[in-house]
Amino acid sequence: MQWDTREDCEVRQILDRVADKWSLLVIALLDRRTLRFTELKRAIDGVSQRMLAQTLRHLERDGLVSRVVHATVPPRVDYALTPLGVTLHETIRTLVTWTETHQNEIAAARTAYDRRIEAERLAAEREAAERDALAHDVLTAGQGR
Amino acid sequence: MQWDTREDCEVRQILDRVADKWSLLVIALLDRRTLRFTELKRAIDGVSQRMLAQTLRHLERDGLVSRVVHATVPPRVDYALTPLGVTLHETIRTLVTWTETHQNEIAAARTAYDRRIEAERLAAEREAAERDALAHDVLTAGQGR
DNA sequence: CAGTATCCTGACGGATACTG
DNA sequence: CAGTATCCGTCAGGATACTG
Repeated sequence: MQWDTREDCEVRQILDRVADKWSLLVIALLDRRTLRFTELKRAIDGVSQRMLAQTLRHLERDGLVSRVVHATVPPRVDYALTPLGVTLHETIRTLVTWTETHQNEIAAARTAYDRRIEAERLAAEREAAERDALAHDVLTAGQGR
Repeated sequence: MQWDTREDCEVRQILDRVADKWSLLVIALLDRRTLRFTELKRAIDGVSQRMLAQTLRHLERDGLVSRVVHATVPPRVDYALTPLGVTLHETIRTLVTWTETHQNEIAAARTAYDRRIEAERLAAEREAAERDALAHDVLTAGQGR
């Protein structure tokens, strides 16, 4: 795969949008259905009102999500995937499926890595202690004279 | 698609890693080949030494990228996708392909959106100006008495 | 070459308050 | 309900210097 890697190129900018934490979740949740602002907010644990609004604005701007305002009281705004958004949803879904499929492997890799690093840290510590002990011996011997 | 949306669940954490700006680019670049640190740094426009190192450390920890140190002078470190990383690369590639395929549609959507917003802004401005003019008329009439 | 360590700034994003 | 506006803290991440 060879593509334009310049920071200001189209692909990079779109990738940054897609790679966005909340965008990914919003698109994944709007799977063939319409959700209201509050429903999305409740569904996505940890998102603030501000960030959700901003994310939805961006997705709307990119033509991935449609925003329909109903002139009722109380107001009601429905969000849904556009046809373009649906095509992106397909590839997002494979990504989510991938994480579900491989989460155990990743968890195992993390544990193994952390253990290895910890072992290396201990080894380095032990080595340093030995060097110190040696230096101390030399010092003591010097004082003995 | 219905999954655990809690912020601290495995899938969310892995998704956050995958959704990371630099991770995505590194995985995409390590397509069936081995790259050295500096090669990656040169290939990814805009990444700092620090962020690249951090990203590679994370990917290594997750078992997606292998890191091989050659005991030569000058030192040489090769990064490559692990078998697990290759499987992720497949789905990342579809994502990149998607952005390439649809970048024109998105660019068009953005332009259209910006034009619409600008038009709405101008309309609101005009309306405000009219209200002001009306208020001024009332004021003038009042002073006339 | 391939990093780590340190410092420092800006923007991301949370909390709160207010509006249509 | 569905936002926008404002304030403000933190922490991601850039710049720089140093090391094996």
